[in-house]
Amino acid sequence: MENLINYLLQFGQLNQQQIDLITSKSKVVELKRDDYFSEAGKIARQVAFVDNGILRVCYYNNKGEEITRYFIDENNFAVDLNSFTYQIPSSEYVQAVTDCRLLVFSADALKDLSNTIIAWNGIINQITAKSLIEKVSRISPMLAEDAKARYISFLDKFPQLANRIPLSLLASYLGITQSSLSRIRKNIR
Amino acid sequence: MENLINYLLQFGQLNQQQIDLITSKSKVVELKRDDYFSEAGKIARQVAFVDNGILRVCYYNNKGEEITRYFIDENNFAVDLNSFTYQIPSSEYVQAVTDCRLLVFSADALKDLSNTIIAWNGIINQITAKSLIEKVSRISPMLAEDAKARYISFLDKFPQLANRIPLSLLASYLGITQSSLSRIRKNIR
DNA sequence: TAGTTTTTTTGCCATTTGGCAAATGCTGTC
DNA sequence: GACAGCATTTGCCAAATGGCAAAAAAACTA
Repeated sequence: MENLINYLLQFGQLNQQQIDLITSKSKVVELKRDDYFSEAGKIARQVAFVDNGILRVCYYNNKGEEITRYFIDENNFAVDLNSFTYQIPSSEYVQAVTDCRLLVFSADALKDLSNTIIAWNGIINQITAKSLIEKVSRISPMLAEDAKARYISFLDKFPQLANRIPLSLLASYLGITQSSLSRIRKNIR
Repeated sequence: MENLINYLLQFGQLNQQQIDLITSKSKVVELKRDDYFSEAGKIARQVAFVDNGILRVCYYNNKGEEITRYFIDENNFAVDLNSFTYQIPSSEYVQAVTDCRLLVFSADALKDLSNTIIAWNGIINQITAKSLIEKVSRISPMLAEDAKARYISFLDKFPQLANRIPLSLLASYLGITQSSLSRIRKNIR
């Protein structure tokens, strides 16, 4: 809970009463590795803050291959914004890469917070923009890099993640096969 | 101007008086091909709505190669959000790919609109989120595709853009060399 | 139109990555 | 420790892409 509050406080002021309200509206959810937080085809009705563990967002392309779009680690929110905002079926899965501890907010809870806490919408909009900007600026340079450079950049930005994520998932995130990633690893050592 | 108003009306209601105010706060800027709207190293102080033409956002990677991050065509806003929001130097260039007609808002103008038009912030936040989500969902699948598939997807989504954009820029957007793109084109014909 | 410049296509060969299957390594269970 | 099940590495070869330079095509200018 502390993690979440500290995270929120980066984006705006909250008094103790507001913090308590936020706390009371959240629900702790524990996921085992490979469990799904949300699934493609269903409408996203919850938002999760990752207190502990790693999630990934993935989907199946038209060849039936499973593609990892990105990872979400500690102190980040997970939600399919398109699905949640417009209440349309999601096109992606959110799945636990490791055992996870999530703080989950329902749409109703968020609405309550929005109606009660003056600064709430501002905070949420900032977080939304920031996390989307991060996604863009993380993915975008990858296109211009070859596989080795992408892997090195990943190691560089998320040194602590590489060993917590199975090679097959990391490969699908980097857009290469797991054999290739294995060779790249060997090559780097 | 009509384009802009219609675009804004998608995201919220505006009365005639508000529309006039918005109009009065915007400034028409004409760019010639290759002109810059904003430059890396400088702080973004303006937001542009592309009324006509195509912009691109680009930067130089550590090998000195010029990389096109994305294109912005008619009826979309262009701004380096990070730079504009936090008033920090931009890391990218915004450049005209074709001659362009832009509607430009200064930070002050936007502040005035925000203070005067109740719905303004809500509209802007929606536009921000939507355009970022679009960027992510456009770029993200590209990583999992090979060059040919990326080009075909591009043609598919922006059939009218491909012939207006020089091959070298399109190649740098797709993350391949221009020779490769040229070969892929031949291969498809 | 001829000449000039820019853009796009090609050829040739090196390097990277993929596809597939087998081998190896690792982890947990009995 | 032996086994089963999963994850990772490796070998082999094919396909995709890059690098570089020259040729061809297209766009622009005088």
